[in-house]
Amino acid sequence: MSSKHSTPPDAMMQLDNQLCFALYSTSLAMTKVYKPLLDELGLTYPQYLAMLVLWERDGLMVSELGEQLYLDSGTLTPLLKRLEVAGYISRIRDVEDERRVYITLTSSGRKLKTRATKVPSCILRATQCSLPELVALTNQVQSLRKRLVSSPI
Amino acid sequence: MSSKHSTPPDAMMQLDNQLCFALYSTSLAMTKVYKPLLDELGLTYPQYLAMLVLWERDGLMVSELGEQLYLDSGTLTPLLKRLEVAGYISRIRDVEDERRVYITLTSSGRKLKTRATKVPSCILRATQCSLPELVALTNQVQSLRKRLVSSPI
DNA sequence: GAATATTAAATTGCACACGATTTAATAGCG
DNA sequence: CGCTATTAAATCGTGTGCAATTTAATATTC
Repeated sequence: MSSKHSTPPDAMMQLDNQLCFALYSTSLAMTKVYKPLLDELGLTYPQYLAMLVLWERDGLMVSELGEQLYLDSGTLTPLLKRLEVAGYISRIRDVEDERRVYITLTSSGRKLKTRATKVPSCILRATQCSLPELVALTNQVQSLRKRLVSSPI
Repeated sequence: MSSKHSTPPDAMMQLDNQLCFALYSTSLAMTKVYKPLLDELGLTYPQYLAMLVLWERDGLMVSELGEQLYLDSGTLTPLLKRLEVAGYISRIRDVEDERRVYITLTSSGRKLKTRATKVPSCILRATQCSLPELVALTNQVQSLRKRLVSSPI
């Protein structure tokens, strides 16, 4: 069963399973580090991601937000409704094309950006990453994502 | 506001946010690649992780499983109940100490391991990672997780 | 040895993710 | 024009994650 490969299947199994699990568990660990910081802002991590996108470019459609975050309307619609209830965004249906819903920041949502500026530095400290390590790791993981989303499986 | 730093805060904000988001979105992308493969086995990705641990060492307590997976009983209890309903594991309360629940594979659960052997190679192909890249990336991400879980934030 | 503390799972409530379907609106086409 | 196809969100159902609480059992301590 293993005569065809130089590495035994169990070891093979370990290797990429380890990568996938490392990504999975590290992503969850990251969310936990964010938690106390984002609690102060009244945001969850996915909500924070949405706000980051909107702070960069306001007035996106739900689907445009989804493209940037790799999330679909099934995830975003309830998330955005909660951000609306929190008073950070408005969901406005386009009068030109009533299928579209534009997401715009409220003044409260814009103000939140300044309160959120200290978040990244806290996270950076928690990662204890050097700048080169940070850059390299980010590029590698992004490159992996690119290959995965275009995977023909 | 930015005079104190060599890098402007917005750029700072980008960098580690990018790492965190890369981990988050890549982990989700990975799960999507696993989906069709695991569907054939009747497993979700977290369930598959639990089975991987049990295939390595059977008869763990819920809390021991949780330590290896970085998950708590709030997540594992319902997940394990579903694996039990699927017929892959048994949940047996320890007679010595009735607070403990031991998780053991059924024969069906053990048999599943052979059907699961092809999963890692499919994933490996989807990642299009070279072996050195795979090893390096895994080590870096694991190292980051180690720093995060021991973060004093 | 009875009261207290600790431990292990289970439970509860909330917020994602996402496949699949539905609803509603616009586009396209004969 | 009317019919069909496509598009954009919303909805629905299932399965996580996780903080917080509860339940039950075992340890500990006076």
